[in-house]
Amino acid sequence: MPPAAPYSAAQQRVIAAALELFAEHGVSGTSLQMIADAIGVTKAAVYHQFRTKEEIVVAAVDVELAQVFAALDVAEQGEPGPRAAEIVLNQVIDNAVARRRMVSTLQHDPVISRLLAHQEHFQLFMRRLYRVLVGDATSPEARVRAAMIAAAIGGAVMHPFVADLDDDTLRTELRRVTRQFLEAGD
Amino acid sequence: MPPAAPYSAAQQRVIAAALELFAEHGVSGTSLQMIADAIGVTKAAVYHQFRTKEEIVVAAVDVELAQVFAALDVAEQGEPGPRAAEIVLNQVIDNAVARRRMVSTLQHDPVISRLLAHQEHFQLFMRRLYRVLVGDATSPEARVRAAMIAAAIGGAVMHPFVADLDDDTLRTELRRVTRQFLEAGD
DNA sequence: GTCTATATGAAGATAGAC
DNA sequence: GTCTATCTTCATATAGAC
Repeated sequence: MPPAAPYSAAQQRVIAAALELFAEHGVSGTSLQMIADAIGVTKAAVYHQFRTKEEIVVAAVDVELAQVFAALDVAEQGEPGPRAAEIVLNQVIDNAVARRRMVSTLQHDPVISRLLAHQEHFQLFMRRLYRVLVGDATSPEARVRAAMIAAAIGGAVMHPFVADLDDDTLRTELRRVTRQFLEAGD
Repeated sequence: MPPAAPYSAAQQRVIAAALELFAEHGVSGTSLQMIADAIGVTKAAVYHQFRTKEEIVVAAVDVELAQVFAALDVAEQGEPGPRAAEIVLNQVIDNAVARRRMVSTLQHDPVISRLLAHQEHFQLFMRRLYRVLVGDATSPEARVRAAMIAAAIGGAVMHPFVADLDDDTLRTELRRVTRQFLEAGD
Protein backbone atom coordinates (compact mmCIF):
# COMPACT_ATOMS: atom_id res chain seq x y z
CA MET A 1 0.00 0.00 0.00
CA PRO A 2 1.14 3.59 -0.41
CA PRO A 3 3.33 4.76 2.47
CA ALA A 4 1.59 7.34 4.63
CA ALA A 5 2.76 10.29 2.59
CA PRO A 6 4.17 13.07 4.77
CA TYR A 7 1.67 15.72 3.80
CA SER A 8 2.24 19.04 5.54
CA ALA A 9 -0.53 20.68 7.54
CA ALA A 10 -1.16 23.10 4.68
CA GLN A 11 -1.33 20.23 2.22
CA GLN A 12 -3.75 18.35 4.45
CA ARG A 13 -6.03 21.39 4.53
CA VAL A 14 -6.04 21.42 0.72
CA ILE A 15 -6.75 17.69 0.56
CA ALA A 16 -9.60 17.85 3.06
CA ALA A 17 -11.25 20.75 1.24
CA ALA A 18 -10.74 19.07 -2.11
CA LEU A 19 -12.33 15.83 -0.93
CA GLU A 20 -15.45 17.63 0.28
CA LEU A 21 -15.77 19.53 -2.99
CA PHE A 22 -15.04 16.48 -5.15
CA ALA A 23 -17.80 14.61 -3.32
CA GLU A 24 -20.27 17.40 -3.98
CA HIS A 25 -19.35 18.57 -7.48
CA GLY A 26 -17.13 15.84 -8.88
CA VAL A 27 -13.47 16.34 -9.78
CA SER A 28 -14.16 18.09 -13.10
CA GLY A 29 -16.75 20.28 -11.44
CA THR A 30 -14.30 21.46 -8.81
CA SER A 31 -11.93 24.33 -9.61
CA LEU A 32 -8.83 25.40 -7.76
CA GLN A 33 -10.60 28.65 -7.02
CA MET A 34 -13.31 26.70 -5.18
CA ILE A 35 -10.70 24.83 -3.16
CA ALA A 36 -8.86 28.04 -2.34
CA ASP A 37 -12.10 29.77 -1.30
CA ALA A 38 -13.05 26.83 0.94
CA ILE A 39 -9.75 27.12 2.81
CA GLY A 40 -9.76 30.90 2.79
CA VAL A 41 -6.58 31.45 0.78
CA THR A 42 -5.77 32.39 -2.81
CA LYS A 43 -5.22 30.08 -5.74
CA ALA A 44 -1.51 30.84 -5.66
CA ALA A 45 -1.27 29.51 -2.11
CA VAL A 46 -2.84 26.25 -3.22
CA TYR A 47 -0.42 26.04 -6.15
CA HIS A 48 2.42 26.39 -3.68
CA GLN A 49 1.31 23.14 -2.02
CA PHE A 50 0.60 21.16 -5.19
CA ARG A 51 2.01 21.88 -8.61
CA THR A 52 -1.08 20.80 -10.54
CA LYS A 53 -4.72 19.97 -9.96
CA GLU A 54 -3.94 16.37 -10.87
CA GLU A 55 -1.51 16.17 -7.96
CA ILE A 56 -4.31 17.22 -5.63
CA VAL A 57 -6.54 14.50 -7.03
CA VAL A 58 -3.79 11.91 -6.59
CA ALA A 59 -3.15 13.02 -3.01
CA ALA A 60 -6.85 12.95 -2.17
CA VAL A 61 -7.27 9.46 -3.57
CA ASP A 62 -4.08 8.43 -1.80
CA VAL A 63 -5.42 9.54 1.56
CA GLU A 64 -8.76 7.79 1.09
CA LEU A 65 -7.23 4.55 -0.15
CA ALA A 66 -4.75 4.51 2.73
CA GLN A 67 -7.69 4.09 5.10
CA VAL A 68 -9.08 1.22 3.05
CA PHE A 69 -5.74 -0.57 2.94
CA ALA A 70 -5.16 -0.02 6.64
CA ALA A 71 -8.54 -1.57 7.37
CA LEU A 72 -7.77 -4.57 5.19
CA ASP A 73 -4.39 -5.01 6.85
CA VAL A 74 -5.93 -5.00 10.30
CA ALA A 75 -8.51 -7.51 9.15
CA GLU A 76 -5.82 -9.86 7.89
CA GLN A 77 -3.80 -9.69 11.12
CA GLY A 78 -6.01 -12.45 12.49
CA GLU A 79 -5.67 -16.09 11.52
CA PRO A 80 -6.90 -16.89 8.03
CA GLY A 81 -10.06 -18.94 8.24
CA PRO A 82 -13.73 -19.03 7.49
CA ARG A 83 -14.45 -15.95 9.60
CA ALA A 84 -11.77 -13.91 7.81
CA ALA A 85 -14.20 -13.05 5.01
CA GLU A 86 -16.73 -11.59 7.41
CA ILE A 87 -14.06 -9.54 9.17
CA VAL A 88 -12.76 -8.10 5.92
CA LEU A 89 -16.27 -7.31 4.72
CA ASN A 90 -17.10 -5.64 8.01
CA GLN A 91 -14.00 -3.50 7.67
CA VAL A 92 -15.06 -2.53 4.18
CA ILE A 93 -18.54 -1.71 5.45
CA ASP A 94 -17.24 0.30 8.40
CA ASN A 95 -14.99 2.28 6.12
CA ALA A 96 -17.75 2.87 3.58
CA VAL A 97 -20.05 4.17 6.32
CA ALA A 98 -17.40 6.34 7.94
CA ARG A 99 -16.49 7.90 4.59
CA ARG A 100 -19.91 7.72 3.04
CA ARG A 101 -19.82 11.13 1.41
CA MET A 102 -16.59 10.18 -0.38
CA VAL A 103 -17.23 6.56 -1.37
CA SER A 104 -19.48 7.31 -4.29
CA THR A 105 -16.99 9.78 -5.71
CA LEU A 106 -14.14 7.31 -5.36
CA GLN A 107 -16.16 4.61 -7.07
CA HIS A 108 -17.84 6.59 -9.81
CA ASP A 109 -16.07 9.84 -10.64
CA PRO A 110 -14.71 9.43 -14.17
CA VAL A 111 -11.43 11.17 -13.39
CA ILE A 112 -10.77 9.10 -10.28
CA SER A 113 -11.87 5.86 -11.93
CA ARG A 114 -9.28 6.37 -14.62
CA LEU A 115 -6.68 7.09 -11.97
CA LEU A 116 -7.53 3.97 -9.96
CA ALA A 117 -7.65 1.73 -13.01
CA HIS A 118 -3.93 2.32 -13.42
CA GLN A 119 -2.97 1.89 -9.75
CA GLU A 120 -1.55 -1.52 -8.91
CA HIS A 121 -2.46 -1.16 -5.26
CA PHE A 122 -6.09 -0.64 -6.13
CA GLN A 123 -6.20 -3.55 -8.57
CA LEU A 124 -4.77 -5.73 -5.81
CA PHE A 125 -7.43 -4.49 -3.41
CA MET A 126 -10.14 -5.40 -5.91
CA ARG A 127 -8.75 -8.89 -6.35
CA ARG A 128 -8.59 -9.42 -2.59
CA LEU A 129 -12.15 -8.16 -2.25
CA TYR A 130 -13.32 -10.44 -5.04
CA ARG A 131 -11.76 -13.46 -3.34
CA VAL A 132 -13.46 -12.59 -0.09
CA LEU A 133 -16.80 -12.30 -1.84
CA VAL A 134 -16.82 -15.41 -4.03
CA GLY A 135 -13.55 -17.25 -3.44
CA ASP A 136 -12.02 -18.76 -6.57
CA ALA A 137 -15.28 -18.98 -8.50
CA THR A 138 -15.25 -17.32 -11.91
CA SER A 139 -18.68 -18.26 -13.21
CA PRO A 140 -20.91 -15.46 -14.51
CA GLU A 141 -23.14 -15.93 -11.48
CA ALA A 142 -20.22 -15.58 -9.08
CA ARG A 143 -19.00 -12.46 -10.84
CA VAL A 144 -22.44 -10.86 -10.90
CA ARG A 145 -22.84 -11.74 -7.23
CA ALA A 146 -19.50 -10.13 -6.36
CA ALA A 147 -20.24 -7.03 -8.45
CA MET A 148 -23.66 -6.64 -6.85
CA ILE A 149 -22.37 -6.92 -3.29
CA ALA A 150 -19.50 -4.54 -3.95
CA ALA A 151 -21.80 -2.05 -5.67
CA ALA A 152 -24.50 -2.51 -3.03
CA ILE A 153 -22.23 -1.59 -0.13
CA GLY A 154 -20.60 1.32 -1.92
CA GLY A 155 -23.83 2.56 -3.45
CA ALA A 156 -26.13 2.09 -0.50
CA VAL A 157 -24.20 4.36 1.86
CA MET A 158 -24.97 7.39 -0.31
CA HIS A 159 -28.48 6.32 -1.29
CA PRO A 160 -31.36 8.71 -0.58
CA PHE A 161 -33.26 5.88 1.09
CA VAL A 162 -30.75 5.85 3.96
CA ALA A 163 -29.64 9.48 3.92
CA ASP A 164 -31.00 10.23 7.38
CA LEU A 165 -29.84 7.07 9.13
CA ASP A 166 -27.05 7.68 11.61
CA ASP A 167 -23.75 5.91 11.12
CA ASP A 168 -24.31 3.32 13.85
CA THR A 169 -27.68 2.24 12.50
CA LEU A 170 -26.49 2.22 8.91
CA ARG A 171 -23.44 0.16 9.81
CA THR A 172 -25.45 -2.37 11.82
CA GLU A 173 -28.06 -2.87 9.11
CA LEU A 174 -25.51 -2.98 6.32
CA ARG A 175 -23.71 -5.77 8.11
CA ARG A 176 -26.93 -7.66 8.71
CA VAL A 177 -28.28 -7.41 5.17
CA THR A 178 -24.88 -8.12 3.62
CA ARG A 179 -24.71 -11.31 5.67
CA GLN A 180 -28.15 -12.27 4.39
CA PHE A 181 -27.07 -11.61 0.83
CA LEU A 182 -23.99 -13.75 1.24
CA GLU A 183 -25.93 -16.61 2.77
CA ALA A 184 -28.53 -16.41 -0.01
CA GLY A 185 -26.03 -17.79 -2.49
CA ASP A 186 -24.91 -20.84 -0.53
CA MET B 1 -43.97 10.64 -17.49
CA PRO B 2 -42.47 13.33 -19.74
CA PRO B 3 -44.15 13.34 -23.16
CA ALA B 4 -41.87 11.95 -25.83
CA ALA B 5 -40.34 15.28 -26.70
CA PRO B 6 -40.30 15.92 -30.42
CA TYR B 7 -36.54 16.19 -30.77
CA SER B 8 -35.41 16.87 -34.34
CA ALA B 9 -32.91 14.60 -36.03
CA ALA B 10 -30.16 17.14 -35.42
CA GLN B 11 -31.13 17.39 -31.76
CA GLN B 12 -31.10 13.62 -31.42
CA ARG B 13 -27.57 13.52 -32.81
CA VAL B 14 -26.51 16.02 -30.17
CA ILE B 15 -28.24 14.04 -27.43
CA ALA B 16 -26.71 10.74 -28.49
CA ALA B 17 -23.21 12.20 -28.63
CA ALA B 18 -23.69 13.98 -25.33
CA LEU B 19 -24.83 10.79 -23.58
CA GLU B 20 -21.76 8.89 -24.74
CA LEU B 21 -19.45 11.69 -23.59
CA PHE B 22 -21.27 12.19 -20.28
CA ALA B 23 -20.89 8.47 -19.58
CA GLU B 24 -17.16 8.62 -20.24
CA HIS B 25 -16.15 12.00 -18.82
CA GLY B 26 -19.09 13.08 -16.68
CA VAL B 27 -21.23 16.13 -17.39
CA SER B 28 -18.72 18.66 -16.02
CA GLY B 29 -15.91 16.93 -17.90
CA THR B 30 -17.75 17.24 -21.21
CA SER B 31 -17.52 20.50 -23.15
CA LEU B 32 -19.69 21.68 -26.00
CA GLN B 33 -16.58 21.55 -28.16
CA MET B 34 -16.26 17.82 -27.42
CA ILE B 35 -19.90 17.24 -28.34
CA ALA B 36 -19.51 19.27 -31.54
CA ASP B 37 -16.34 17.37 -32.49
CA ALA B 38 -18.04 14.02 -31.88
CA ILE B 39 -20.81 14.93 -34.31
CA GLY B 40 -18.50 16.63 -36.75
CA VAL B 41 -19.94 20.14 -36.56
CA THR B 42 -18.98 23.39 -34.87
CA LYS B 43 -20.03 24.65 -31.46
CA ALA B 44 -22.35 27.18 -33.08
CA ALA B 45 -24.29 24.41 -34.80
CA VAL B 46 -24.84 22.73 -31.44
CA TYR B 47 -25.97 26.02 -29.93
CA HIS B 48 -28.52 26.29 -32.71
CA GLN B 49 -30.15 23.08 -31.44
CA PHE B 50 -29.95 23.85 -27.71
CA ARG B 51 -29.63 27.27 -26.20
CA THR B 52 -27.48 26.16 -23.26
CA LYS B 53 -25.44 23.21 -22.09
CA GLU B 54 -27.97 22.70 -19.32
CA GLU B 55 -30.70 22.17 -21.91
CA ILE B 56 -28.63 19.40 -23.45
CA VAL B 57 -28.25 17.75 -20.05
CA VAL B 58 -31.99 17.99 -19.44
CA ALA B 59 -32.77 16.53 -22.86
CA ALA B 60 -30.31 13.67 -22.37
CA VAL B 61 -31.75 12.81 -18.96
CA ASP B 62 -35.24 13.15 -20.42
CA VAL B 63 -34.49 10.60 -23.14
CA GLU B 64 -32.98 8.09 -20.70
CA LEU B 65 -35.75 8.45 -18.14
CA ALA B 66 -38.41 8.04 -20.83
CA GLN B 67 -37.17 4.50 -21.36
CA VAL B 68 -37.33 3.75 -17.65
CA PHE B 69 -40.86 5.10 -17.34
CA ALA B 70 -42.00 3.24 -20.45
CA ALA B 71 -40.65 0.02 -18.98
CA LEU B 72 -42.44 0.64 -15.69
CA ASP B 73 -45.69 1.42 -17.49
CA VAL B 74 -45.50 -1.80 -19.47
CA ALA B 75 -44.83 -3.71 -16.29
CA GLU B 76 -47.90 -2.23 -14.63
CA GLN B 77 -50.21 -3.06 -17.56
CA GLY B 78 -50.67 -6.53 -16.08
CA GLU B 79 -52.88 -7.21 -13.10
CA PRO B 80 -51.50 -6.01 -9.79
CA GLY B 81 -50.48 -8.98 -7.71
CA PRO B 82 -47.61 -10.76 -6.07
CA ARG B 83 -45.80 -11.26 -9.38
CA ALA B 84 -46.00 -7.55 -10.25
CA ALA B 85 -42.92 -6.82 -8.14
CA GLU B 86 -40.83 -9.32 -10.05
CA ILE B 87 -42.01 -7.97 -13.39
CA VAL B 88 -41.15 -4.39 -12.44
CA LEU B 89 -37.75 -5.42 -11.14
CA ASN B 90 -37.04 -7.40 -14.29
CA GLN B 91 -37.91 -4.34 -16.37
CA VAL B 92 -35.55 -2.26 -14.27
CA ILE B 93 -32.84 -4.88 -14.70
CA ASP B 94 -33.39 -5.16 -18.45
CA ASN B 95 -33.20 -1.40 -18.81
CA ALA B 96 -30.08 -1.17 -16.66
CA VAL B 97 -28.36 -3.83 -18.77
CA ALA B 98 -29.42 -2.32 -22.07
CA ARG B 99 -28.18 1.11 -21.04
CA ARG B 100 -25.35 -0.05 -18.85
CA ARG B 101 -22.87 2.59 -19.97
CA MET B 102 -25.34 5.34 -19.03
CA VAL B 103 -26.82 4.03 -15.78
CA SER B 104 -23.85 4.89 -13.60
CA THR B 105 -23.79 8.44 -14.93
CA LEU B 106 -27.50 8.88 -14.34
CA GLN B 107 -27.18 7.58 -10.81
CA HIS B 108 -23.97 9.21 -9.73
CA ASP B 109 -23.04 12.26 -11.78
CA PRO B 110 -23.31 15.25 -9.43
CA VAL B 111 -24.88 17.51 -12.05
CA ILE B 112 -27.51 14.97 -13.05
CA SER B 113 -28.21 13.96 -9.46
CA ARG B 114 -29.06 17.54 -8.64
CA LEU B 115 -31.29 17.71 -11.69
CA LEU B 116 -33.13 14.50 -10.81
CA ALA B 117 -33.56 15.46 -7.18
CA HIS B 118 -35.82 18.28 -8.32
CA GLN B 119 -37.81 16.28 -10.89
CA GLU B 120 -41.19 15.10 -9.65
CA HIS B 121 -41.31 12.30 -12.19
CA PHE B 122 -38.08 10.87 -10.88
CA GLN B 123 -39.13 11.14 -7.25
CA LEU B 124 -42.29 9.26 -8.13
CA PHE B 125 -40.24 6.59 -9.86
CA MET B 126 -38.09 6.18 -6.74
CA ARG B 127 -41.14 5.82 -4.54
CA ARG B 128 -42.64 3.22 -6.85
CA LEU B 129 -39.37 1.34 -6.89
CA TYR B 130 -39.11 1.50 -3.12
CA ARG B 131 -42.59 0.02 -2.75
CA VAL B 132 -41.71 -2.81 -5.09
CA LEU B 133 -38.58 -3.56 -3.12
CA VAL B 134 -39.85 -3.47 0.46
CA GLY B 135 -43.56 -2.64 0.36
CA ASP B 136 -44.71 -0.29 3.08
CA ALA B 137 -41.92 -1.10 5.49
CA THR B 138 -39.95 1.89 6.76
CA SER B 139 -37.62 0.24 9.26
CA PRO B 140 -33.90 0.94 8.93
CA GLU B 141 -33.40 -2.64 7.77
CA ALA B 142 -36.02 -2.27 5.03
CA ARG B 143 -34.50 0.98 3.85
CA VAL B 144 -30.97 -0.40 3.83
CA ARG B 145 -32.26 -3.45 1.96
CA ALA B 146 -33.96 -1.28 -0.67
CA ALA B 147 -30.94 0.97 -1.04
CA MET B 148 -28.62 -2.01 -1.43
CA ILE B 149 -30.75 -3.71 -4.09
CA ALA B 150 -31.22 -0.48 -6.03
CA ALA B 151 -27.52 0.33 -5.83
CA ALA B 152 -26.56 -3.26 -6.59
CA ILE B 153 -28.48 -3.39 -9.86
CA GLY B 154 -27.40 0.03 -11.02
CA GLY B 155 -23.82 -0.37 -9.85
CA ALA B 156 -23.24 -3.95 -10.92
CA VAL B 157 -23.93 -3.36 -14.62
CA MET B 158 -20.89 -1.09 -14.87
CA HIS B 159 -18.68 -3.06 -12.50
CA PRO B 160 -15.28 -4.26 -13.77
CA PHE B 161 -16.10 -7.76 -12.50
CA VAL B 162 -18.77 -8.12 -15.18
CA ALA B 163 -17.36 -5.84 -17.87
CA ASP B 164 -16.87 -8.64 -20.39
CA LEU B 165 -20.17 -10.44 -19.84
CA ASP B 166 -22.55 -10.11 -22.78
CA ASP B 167 -25.94 -8.52 -22.20
CA ASP B 168 -27.89 -11.78 -22.22
CA THR B 169 -25.68 -13.43 -19.61
CA LEU B 170 -25.56 -10.34 -17.44
CA ARG B 171 -29.34 -9.95 -17.57
CA THR B 172 -29.98 -13.60 -16.73
CA GLU B 173 -27.59 -13.65 -13.77
CA LEU B 174 -28.75 -10.26 -12.48
CA ARG B 175 -32.30 -11.55 -12.40
CA ARG B 176 -31.24 -14.74 -10.67
CA VAL B 177 -29.10 -13.11 -7.98
CA THR B 178 -31.61 -10.32 -7.38
CA ARG B 179 -34.27 -12.94 -6.75
CA GLN B 180 -31.97 -14.65 -4.27
CA PHE B 181 -31.33 -11.34 -2.53
CA LEU B 182 -35.04 -10.63 -2.25
CA GLU B 183 -35.80 -14.09 -0.88
CA ALA B 184 -32.96 -13.78 1.64
CA GLY B 185 -34.92 -11.20 3.61
CA ASP B 186 -38.18 -13.08 3.93
C1' DG C 1 3.17 30.14 3.45
C1' DT C 2 0.64 33.60 1.46
C1' DC C 3 -0.12 37.44 -1.39
C1' DT C 4 -0.94 40.52 -6.05
C1' DA C 5 -0.62 40.38 -10.69
C1' DT C 6 -0.57 38.29 -14.93
C1' DA C 7 -0.14 34.95 -18.91
C1' DT C 8 -2.60 31.67 -21.73
C1' DG C 9 -6.02 28.94 -23.05
C1' DA C 10 -10.60 26.92 -23.08
C1' DA C 11 -15.13 27.27 -21.50
C1' DG C 12 -20.05 28.90 -22.40
C1' DA C 13 -22.44 31.78 -25.39
C1' DT C 14 -23.94 35.17 -29.34
C1' DA C 15 -24.07 37.74 -34.08
C1' DG C 16 -24.58 37.48 -38.55
C1' DA C 17 -23.39 35.38 -43.22
C1' DC C 18 -24.40 31.38 -46.30
C1' DG D 1 -28.68 23.75 -40.35
C1' DT D 2 -24.13 25.06 -40.47
C1' DC D 3 -20.41 28.17 -40.73
C1' DT D 4 -16.69 32.07 -39.20
C1' DA D 5 -15.77 35.32 -35.98
C1' DT D 6 -16.09 37.24 -31.68
C1' DC D 7 -17.22 38.25 -26.67
C1' DT D 8 -16.79 37.29 -21.82
C1' DT D 9 -15.78 34.60 -18.15
C1' DC D 10 -13.36 31.29 -15.87
C1' DA D 11 -9.97 27.70 -15.85
C1' DT D 12 -5.04 26.17 -15.04
C1' DA D 13 -0.78 27.84 -14.10
C1' DT D 14 3.46 31.05 -13.19
C1' DA D 15 6.43 35.16 -11.51
C1' DG D 16 7.92 37.61 -7.99
C1' DA D 17 7.11 40.42 -3.62
C1' DC D 18 6.24 40.09 1.55
